[in-house]
Amino acid sequence: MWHSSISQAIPPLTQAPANRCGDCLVRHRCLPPSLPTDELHQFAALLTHRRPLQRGDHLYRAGDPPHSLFAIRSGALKTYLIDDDGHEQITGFHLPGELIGLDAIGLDRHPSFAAALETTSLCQLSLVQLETLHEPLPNLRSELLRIISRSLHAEHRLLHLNHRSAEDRLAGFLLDLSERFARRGLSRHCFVLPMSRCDIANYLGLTSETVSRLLARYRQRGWLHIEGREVRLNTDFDLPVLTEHCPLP
Amino acid sequence: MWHSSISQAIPPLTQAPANRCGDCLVRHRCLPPSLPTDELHQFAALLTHRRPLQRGDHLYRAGDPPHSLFAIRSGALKTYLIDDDGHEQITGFHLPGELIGLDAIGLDRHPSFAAALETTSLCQLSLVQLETLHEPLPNLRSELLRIISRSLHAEHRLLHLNHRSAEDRLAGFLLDLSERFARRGLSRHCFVLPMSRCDIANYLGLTSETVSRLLARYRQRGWLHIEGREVRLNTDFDLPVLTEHCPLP
DNA sequence: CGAGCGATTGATTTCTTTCAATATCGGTGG
DNA sequence: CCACCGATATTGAAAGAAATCAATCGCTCG
Repeated sequence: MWHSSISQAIPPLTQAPANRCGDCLVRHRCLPPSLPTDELHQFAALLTHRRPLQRGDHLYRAGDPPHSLFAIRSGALKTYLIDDDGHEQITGFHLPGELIGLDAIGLDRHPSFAAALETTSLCQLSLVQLETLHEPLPNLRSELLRIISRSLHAEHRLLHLNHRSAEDRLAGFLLDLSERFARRGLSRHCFVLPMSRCDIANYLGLTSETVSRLLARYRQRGWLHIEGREVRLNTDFDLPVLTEHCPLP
Repeated sequence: MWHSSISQAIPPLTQAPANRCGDCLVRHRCLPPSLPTDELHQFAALLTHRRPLQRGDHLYRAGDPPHSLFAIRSGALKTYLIDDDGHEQITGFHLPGELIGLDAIGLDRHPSFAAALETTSLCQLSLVQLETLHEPLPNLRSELLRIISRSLHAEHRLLHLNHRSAEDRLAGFLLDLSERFARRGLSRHCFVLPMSRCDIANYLGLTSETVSRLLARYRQRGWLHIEGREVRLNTDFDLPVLTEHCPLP
């Protein structure tokens, strides 16, 4: 369990004038893509940055008062819940260009935890400022609604995956990751898993032993190479399994 | 499979001047509760009603252009996806006071299906009018974001349930229903399931045989009485299992 | 009345977990 | 530099849970 550093310990927020959205590597997958240029500048001026999170650092914890939305510039995070008997349940893995903290909108306490899986840098948008932005930036509101609505649908698709066999679930998981890397301009076939086998297992509702065994099975079938966290999917892998699942939105 | 009547066949939309939000039985659980009175009237004036759906009627289908949000006045609906191999996956059951169509916001096609489980009457709010309402009714926007954000969190909790044993999942499902009925002023202990065993099984990722067997097991343990769709939960049922799961938000 | 769907129950099979042992990697300190 | 440690990963054998296959019952609707 990670408790090396809590979010309160990283307060040096700084305006980072060089880091505008315009030169962000993942701007096309983030909040601003549909904003016209003038609105974009207005929007970007209100973003703040913080010192990057290190592996295991928490961005927020359940119970914290939510103050901001976060967009991931680089790195990866996991979000999770802890239930009454203390069991941790991972609810999602988050890659560059994705928004974090949506589930806390309108609440006075964060319902979930968010922890960095590797060194992670973020953009931060204060929820208060977001309110003031709705008026001058009408497109932003629509975009936000669109993104959160899309997340809702993504959850539904996930739910769907969960009702399949372990083999299908893990394959679907890898293909989903692959797709998300591809959309960010990275390789669809070769990537490095940001999370441990245990995290994968937890997320998919399996045991880490089962995950190991299934990966071995895929390997035997020649579907992929995997060594530690480095994955190379063969083209064989894409087609037969992808068609079994819902296409991505 | 139900195809008795498609939504295009029910176009007689009517302003129903008698049916304002003020006298709606589920107004406290719907969109308006946080609106001040004057905004509420303005809001309610824009709602339209349609002839109630009959069991099996579709409110919308995947691929339809989304034009409205719907609030359930009475009855019950299920929403579901159909994947590439034609398998239906239920993503949710929806009770009076809940909003339907949130996952289509910002999309040009509905990503899911919605079908009535019993006779169901609805309020309808055009998405176009929703856009125009953001300006004069700022509280409405916040409320909508809040609701959709809450749905997102509810999905996460559900995900969590899915990683438990079949026994826990079904128990959690019944308790969730019980809780939702209670919040609407109905009995927490006695209610009628609006859906079939197959629907429950589909939703929970089980088989209907397993659902039957588990219900029989609960019955043997004296946790509940169930005959057909009529359920009576004993107080024994609430406590031991509820504490195993996340509290509702 | 008969057909068909939904529900229940039983027997068997399949899949996943659990328990247990071993292997590997990265880092730490002697 | 190397031995050791803990955390992470892999692999095997046995136990357990849920699915599948199959049969029956009751109900509704044509």
